[in-house]
Amino acid sequence: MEKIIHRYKGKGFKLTPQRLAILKFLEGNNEHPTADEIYTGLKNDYPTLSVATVYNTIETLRDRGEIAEVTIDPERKHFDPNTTPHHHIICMECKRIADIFEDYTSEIALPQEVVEEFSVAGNHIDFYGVCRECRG
Amino acid sequence: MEKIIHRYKGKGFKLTPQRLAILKFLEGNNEHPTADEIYTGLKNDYPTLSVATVYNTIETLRDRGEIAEVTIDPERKHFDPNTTPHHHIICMECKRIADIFEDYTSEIALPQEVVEEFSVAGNHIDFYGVCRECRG
DNA sequence: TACTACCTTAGAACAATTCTATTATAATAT
DNA sequence: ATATTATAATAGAATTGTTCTAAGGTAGTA
Repeated sequence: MEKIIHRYKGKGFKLTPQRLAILKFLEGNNEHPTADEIYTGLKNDYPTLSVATVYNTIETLRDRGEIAEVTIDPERKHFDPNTTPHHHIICMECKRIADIFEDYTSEIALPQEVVEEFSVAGNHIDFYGVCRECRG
Repeated sequence: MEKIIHRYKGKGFKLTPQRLAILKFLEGNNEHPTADEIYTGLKNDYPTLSVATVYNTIETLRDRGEIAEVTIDPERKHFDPNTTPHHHIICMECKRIADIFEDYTSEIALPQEVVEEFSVAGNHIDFYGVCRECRG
């Protein structure tokens, strides 16, 4: 909490109670919540919190590079407070997303014609599988 | 055209003019069109074609494994008639998507705890970059 | 040629997200 | 402390991408 306040103070970022709540919700959260999950997870404690505020805050944080958008689930966007480059695996049954902290950059050499056509900024691997719980 | 007809005849798949048009539109198309782009690309020739039919046909083809859903663009789904496993790179400016036919599976060994938790079915790499045209 | 299961259609419905206009408030300067 | 101001929060409308619904149409087959 103190850490969060310290991190956002005096950087053209107003620390409102709503933002603080969202930041606290995301801090160390490795569940990759959606906007709606953030909203639902907070609305009991902050009954007047609006979805718009969640989206606004998410957008601000994303634009500042404080959180990452996870696109592995085609149905909705998930968010990840861990901005260290890493990969994801999604359970095709329950849609749970887990992190994979492994850097494969040196292993995945791109063909020359791609390197010539694109200046490559990064990569992200989506793995697809079924988690133990869903296999029974 | 003959090839397409031959491929879908007698497999519980009715070859309607609309479906034939969509199949023809997709055949060999490596532009990764969205549902709307398929619709827009055909509606001059098929003025009564409805968006629903495009979505229905896409869904049927996807379920039959004839086309693949490409999720690299968080804003909309793209479709790829090439179902050979391959990867994609998206230009972060113009959102154009290009194919990368390279198999990195043997290079990307997953950490043991992931392999224990998930039975892994596949992977897909998203590369991010800027294409030559967008760099000027 | 007639049947029937499947398909097409327009439009409504829906879900995720963004926008708008208004009110509120955190940060800052006084 | 207080006033100021730029920024944020809110509800709800709007937008976008996609799916559903109910009615009529048609490809495949018998």
